[in-house]
Amino acid sequence: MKKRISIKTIAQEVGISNATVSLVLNDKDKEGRVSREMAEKIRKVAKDLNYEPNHLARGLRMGKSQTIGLIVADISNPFFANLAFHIQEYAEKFGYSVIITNTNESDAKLVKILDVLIGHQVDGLIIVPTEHGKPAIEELVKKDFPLVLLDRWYPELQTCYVVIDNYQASKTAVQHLINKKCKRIALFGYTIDLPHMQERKRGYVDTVKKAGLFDENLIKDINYISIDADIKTALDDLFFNEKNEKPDGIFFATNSIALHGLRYMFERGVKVSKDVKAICFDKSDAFDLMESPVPCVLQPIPEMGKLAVDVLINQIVKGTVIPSKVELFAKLSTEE
Amino acid sequence: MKKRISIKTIAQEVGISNATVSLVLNDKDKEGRVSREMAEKIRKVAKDLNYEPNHLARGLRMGKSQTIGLIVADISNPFFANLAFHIQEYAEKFGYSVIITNTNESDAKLVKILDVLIGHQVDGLIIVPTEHGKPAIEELVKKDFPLVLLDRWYPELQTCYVVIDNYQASKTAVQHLINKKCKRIALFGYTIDLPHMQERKRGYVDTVKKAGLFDENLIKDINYISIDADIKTALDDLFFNEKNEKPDGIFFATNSIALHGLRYMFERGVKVSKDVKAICFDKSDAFDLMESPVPCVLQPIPEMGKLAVDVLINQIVKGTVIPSKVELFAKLSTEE
DNA sequence: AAAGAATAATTAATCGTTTAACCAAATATT
DNA sequence: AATATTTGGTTAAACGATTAATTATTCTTT
Repeated sequence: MKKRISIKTIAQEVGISNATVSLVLNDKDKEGRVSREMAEKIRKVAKDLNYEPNHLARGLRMGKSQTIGLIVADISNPFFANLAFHIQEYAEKFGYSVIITNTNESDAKLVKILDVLIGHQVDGLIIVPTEHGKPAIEELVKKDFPLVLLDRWYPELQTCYVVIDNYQASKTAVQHLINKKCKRIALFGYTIDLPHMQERKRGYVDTVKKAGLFDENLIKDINYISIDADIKTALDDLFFNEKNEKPDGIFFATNSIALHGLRYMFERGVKVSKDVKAICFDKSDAFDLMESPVPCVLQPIPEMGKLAVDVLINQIVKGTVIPSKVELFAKLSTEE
Repeated sequence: MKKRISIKTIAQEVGISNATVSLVLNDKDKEGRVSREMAEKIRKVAKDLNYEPNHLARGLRMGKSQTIGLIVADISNPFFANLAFHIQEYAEKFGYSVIITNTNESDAKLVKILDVLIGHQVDGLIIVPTEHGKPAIEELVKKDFPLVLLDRWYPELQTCYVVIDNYQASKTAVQHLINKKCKRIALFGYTIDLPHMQERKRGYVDTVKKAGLFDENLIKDINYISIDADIKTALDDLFFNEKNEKPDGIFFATNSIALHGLRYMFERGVKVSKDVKAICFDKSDAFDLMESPVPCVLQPIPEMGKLAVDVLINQIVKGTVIPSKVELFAKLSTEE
């Protein structure tokens, strides 16, 4: 493989010093540092040789890499994939590249990824944290490392967050079912011990209680490790256990739970919308194609991504971190 | 922000030279280069200080970054998101990080991304090429830059490819509809002028011709720029134009076309499976939840990703490129 | 006892870029 | 004419890690 073109190559070609080439290529040739003709000559040669600056060398020298690390729970999940898409598009506008990584909800993997990304000298991190990732992230926070947590947060950790108002969103969703005359509304949520999920549950509980419809048996916890089995068990209990009165509404607290749940209900012949109304978090392509579309809570994904980038870059350039929690609002797909 | 820990920090802490620290941390302390106690001491301090090697410095010195660049058409498309997922997981096993980027099918963006990634000193590239990206990629190929094209290919460019047998897959899909007694099978494909799409079309044409079912009016070309409008026009023409005999089968050559198409058909009350049978490329969550599931061509996504990584890393470590086209086989979701 | 080998460390150059500090010549100012 | 300023560059150090070459000990071997 041919050697890459460096500043030195250009300097030799033109018969001049490295420094001058660097000045020109960084547009620091104004203020009478380099003559017009020389600057033009250098630019021409650089273009002819198809010169691309060595990011590693520049990053090393400058102490920053113009790269940000993005850590999501699973890139193959459309919610995170969309988030990643918008983050990348937007970060690029500011000259930042994005390295996207997955934790698969594993705390151990988060720690490892953190090391790898720090090693890559990323200038900052956008993190969708894992359930017990707090210690690792807290260490970075202590060092004032630029980062912003996205989608989820740790209650007692003072840092930057971009999240949505899960409580409100959840209330709106459940209220929607109540408005549709549902009397027995089930909740399907993850067991994950992070406040975004707790907030969704709290929104559910408060809303059904207020309507006098609370029934503990209607709350089903799903472990994402055994998602398929847990959902089947829960649905079987709700719909095919003679002892129980069937629900007439289900609130799925995440998209993945909804998809698995709907699939199983379909398999078992439970008709969504007819037998039981459903609503869930986050849109899926699937919902448009069902016999009757499932309404959902729409998170403002592009805005979340952009805001995360804004908050992060602000930290990076200012060199200082002012902890803040930015909360956006979700809305129902049926609204407006 | 606190300064990052470097080898020098450790060296000073232990009261020793940089070189020794480096040797130990790279496990080159065997063969009597460093004493046992010293090595242990260094390792301990490194761990205590939570040292992470500076990737930039190492990459600069070593002339390689242990990073590979992945260029896909759209990370928010589940097909590519899954591919990205598997590529990342697998590359990690070999100690490579992956930078994921999007072209959004734009040739200009491909050129730009290529520059950015080369600047990042990626050791190699996995590329889902754009329609007219050949010149840019050809230049890299001429320089023997390690790369592998994925999913799509350029007929006259000799380099490394990992693709599926689109012709065969397409034939299988269309044959499935024929087996289901379809007599008027429509094709919905993209106008993109790349052989993977041409092969899918050829598979369709050959198969319907062989069955004596060919009718040019059933071939619909969709431009991804105006995908929504084009699909509506095409479907309107097929189903609501009095002059035409309606189709009883549709082969969607991509997932995105299928989703848009199915949605519009749903909207217009065309019953899939009852009025018209459908089959398409790549699985979507949506298909499981429809009144009657849509069968699809399943590409071996994990294998494609792994193979691409294998082929690429092989080039990188061998330092030489042997052009090759690896073809995998897709199968129907209804098979086996 | 002298030479050779093994052990255990250090020195210094290098990767490509940036940039503060410096220098020389031409031009302007007093 | 002497001095100051502008113009147009160059030098050399630095970023952090790697590694070939070197040095200084200690231990074997004859």
